[in-house]
Amino acid sequence: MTVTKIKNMEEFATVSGLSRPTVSKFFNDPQSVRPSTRSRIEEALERFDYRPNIYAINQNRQLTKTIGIVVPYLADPFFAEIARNLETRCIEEGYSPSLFSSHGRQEQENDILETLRSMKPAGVLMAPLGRISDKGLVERFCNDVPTVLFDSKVEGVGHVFIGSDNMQFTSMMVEYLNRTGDAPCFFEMKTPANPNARKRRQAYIQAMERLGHQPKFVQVDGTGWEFEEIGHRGGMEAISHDAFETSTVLCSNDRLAIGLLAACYQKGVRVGLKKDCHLRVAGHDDHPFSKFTCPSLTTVAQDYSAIAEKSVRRLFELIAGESDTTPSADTLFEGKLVMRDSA
Amino acid sequence: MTVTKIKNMEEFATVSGLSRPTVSKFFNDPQSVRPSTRSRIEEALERFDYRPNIYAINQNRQLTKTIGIVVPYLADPFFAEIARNLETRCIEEGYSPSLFSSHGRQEQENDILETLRSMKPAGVLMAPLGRISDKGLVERFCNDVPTVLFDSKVEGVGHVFIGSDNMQFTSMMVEYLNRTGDAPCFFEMKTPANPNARKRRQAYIQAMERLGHQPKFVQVDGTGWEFEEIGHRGGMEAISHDAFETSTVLCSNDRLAIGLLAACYQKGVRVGLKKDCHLRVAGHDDHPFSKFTCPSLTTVAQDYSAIAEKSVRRLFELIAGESDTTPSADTLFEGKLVMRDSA
DNA sequence: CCTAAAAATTTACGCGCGTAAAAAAACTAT
DNA sequence: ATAGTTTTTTTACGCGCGTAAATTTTTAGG
Repeated sequence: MTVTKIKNMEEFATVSGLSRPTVSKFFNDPQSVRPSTRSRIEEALERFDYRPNIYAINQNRQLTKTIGIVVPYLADPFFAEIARNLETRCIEEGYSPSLFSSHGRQEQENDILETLRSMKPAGVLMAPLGRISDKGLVERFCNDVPTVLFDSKVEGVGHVFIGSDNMQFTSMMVEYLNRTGDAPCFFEMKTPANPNARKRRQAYIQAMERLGHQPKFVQVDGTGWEFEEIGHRGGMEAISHDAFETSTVLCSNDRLAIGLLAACYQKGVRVGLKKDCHLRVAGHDDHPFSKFTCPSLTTVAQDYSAIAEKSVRRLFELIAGESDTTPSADTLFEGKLVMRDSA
Repeated sequence: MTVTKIKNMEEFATVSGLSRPTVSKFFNDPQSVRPSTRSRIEEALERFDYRPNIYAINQNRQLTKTIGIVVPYLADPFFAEIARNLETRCIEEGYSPSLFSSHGRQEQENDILETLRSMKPAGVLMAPLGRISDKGLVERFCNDVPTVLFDSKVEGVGHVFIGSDNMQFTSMMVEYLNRTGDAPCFFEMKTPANPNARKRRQAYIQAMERLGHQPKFVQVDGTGWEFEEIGHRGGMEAISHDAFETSTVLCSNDRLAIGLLAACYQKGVRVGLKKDCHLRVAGHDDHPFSKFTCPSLTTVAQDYSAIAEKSVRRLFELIAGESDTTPSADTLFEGKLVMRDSA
C-alpha cells in the first residue's frame, strides 16, 4: 500500500500509466481491454485500492447495475432465505442487489417502489404484499421498470410471474392425507394477506370434491404477518370448542401450523401418526423451521432454489430484450411432499 | 398530473417559478426557504412528481443521507426483527437505510464493508460476524466511517458498542434454575460463531461456582449459523449417550434450544415442569419463535427495541460530533426472565 | 517488413446537482 | 417612505465519470 491516495479515475489512470477512457472501459467490462492492459490496471489496483465513485457512474448511465429485491416481510425466514438466494445470484451476474422489506405495510411498499424508481435499477425482483398492495401503483411500476414478480401473484399486474403451483401443492397433500387416513379439514386465516392462501383454499375445495368429501374449514381471525401467533390463538380456540370435525388438519401454510402445533401441545392433544395420537397436522411451504416442530411437520416443499434461479434468469431476459413487454405465461413450480411425523 | 415530464431541477425550478439554487436549498432543508416559497414548491411537487436525482446529489456531498445496516445472518428472525427496528428509526430521522446480510461468511462481510465505503454513508449500524470477522478490516472501517457495533462485540474494535449484558443474562437464569430445581448443565456449540456465546459460557461457570456447583457442559460440533440443525443433532446424540448429567439444561441460545426440544420430543424425553417430565430446558434471547416451541421455551429476553433505539441514537451522536473518536463505554442492556413451560 | 485491424490516446462535451459570490428583489420595522 | 435585513436570483465553477470522434499507437497476419 502506497501513501498516495487516489481521488478519481484521472489520477488512477496516471499511476497505472494509461488514459482515463481506457480505465473507464476496463471498469465497465474488464474483457474489453487488451490482456496486457488489464493486468497493468489490476496491478495498480493492488497498489492503490481505488474504486470508481458509484454515484458519478450511475449518474451517467441510463442503466444502473443495481437490482432491487423487495419482499413483503423479512422476519419470515422463508423470505429471508429466498432473498439470500436472489442476492447471491445477482452478485454472480455482476449486479449489486439492494434489499427491501415492506414489513407487511402497503405504505412501506409504496415508499420502496418510489425509492427504487429514483435508483434507476436495471431490474427489480419483487414479492408483493398481495391483497393489500396498491395494485395500480405496482402495475405502473412494472410498466416502467423491468420487474419480475415472485411468490404472490397480484392478478393482472406485471409481465412476468414466478411462483409455486398452489393447485398442485394442495391437491397432492389432500390426496396424500386422504389416502393415509381421514380427509383433512382446512385451517386458515379468514382474510389472508397472501394470495397464495386463496388459491390453496380453492384447491382444497376442488380436491375434496373430487374425492367425494365435503370441504370443512376452520377459519381464524387476525390480520398481519404474525402467523404463528394467529395459528396459536386460533388453534387454542378451535381445540376448546372442538372445532376440528376430522382427525386431520391441513394448514394453509407452515407458520400457521407451527402455531397450531404449539396449541395442540399445550392442550394435550397428541399429534402424529402413532397409535395414541388424535390428530394429524400438515402444512404448506416447508418453512425452514418445520423440521424442528414437535412433531416435525409434514408439508409440501416449495422449491426455493428453483424459484430464485428462474426469477433471476427471467429478469435478465427482460433486461436484455427491453422491448419485450408482452406478458408471458406464469412459471409455476411443483412442490414435493415432505413426509415427517405430524401426518 | 400534467403531461410535461420534468427531467431535472432546472426544469422543475422553471415550472415552479423559482431559480434552481432556491429549489436546491429547499430539497436540502425545506425550512431554509421562506414559507411562501416552500408552498409554491410543494404545489409544483404535486402537479409534477419530480424527485432530485440521488446520484447527482450524493456525488456532490461529502456526507450522504444513507445509513448502512449490516447483520451477520438475516435468515435468523432475531436479526430480521432488529433490522426492522433499525430501519424504521433511521427513516424517522430522515435517513435512507440500506440493509446487508453477511450470510455467515467473512468474505461477504468484507465485501459489504467495501461496498459501504463507496456508498459514503453518513453512518453504519453493524452486527459483526464475531469470531470469524476480519478484525483488522472491521477496525479500519470503524475508524473511517462513523459506526456503531451492536449485538456482538469484537474485542478492541470500534468506538461504540451496544449489546446485551450476557453476564447478567446467564447469571439470572442459572440462579433461577438452581432455585427452582437442579442446577443446569450448559448446552452449546464447541466453537461458537458468536462472541456472546463465550461470554455466556464464562458467566455460566462463574454463576455455578458462586452457587457451589460444578459446571457441566454438553458441547456440540458444528459450524455455521444453522443452529437449530446443530442443536437437534447434538441433542439426539446427547440423549442417546445419556450425556446430560443433570435434569436441567441451559442452552447458549434459543435456536439451539429449539433444536434440542425437537430432539427431546423425538426421543420421547418429556420436557417441562410437570410431574412426568424428566428434563427442564432454558435458553437465551427470547427468539421470536420461542413462544411456539413445545413446550414453550423459558428464556432470557433481549430488549430488541432498546438496543435498536440506543444504537440509532448513539450513531447520530457520533455523526453529529464528528471529532469524537474516543471509545466510549459499552452500553449493555439487561435481560428479563421469561418464564414459560420448559423450565 | 508491410498492411490492415484492433486497441489506446487525445480532446471535448455533457450529466444533474452542490455551492459560492455578487447583485437584485422582497420583506420588516421604524 | 426609508433603511436594514432576509431571501432569491444570476452567474459561474466543479464534482467524477460516460462517451463520442478523431488521431495515434500497437498488434496480428501474410
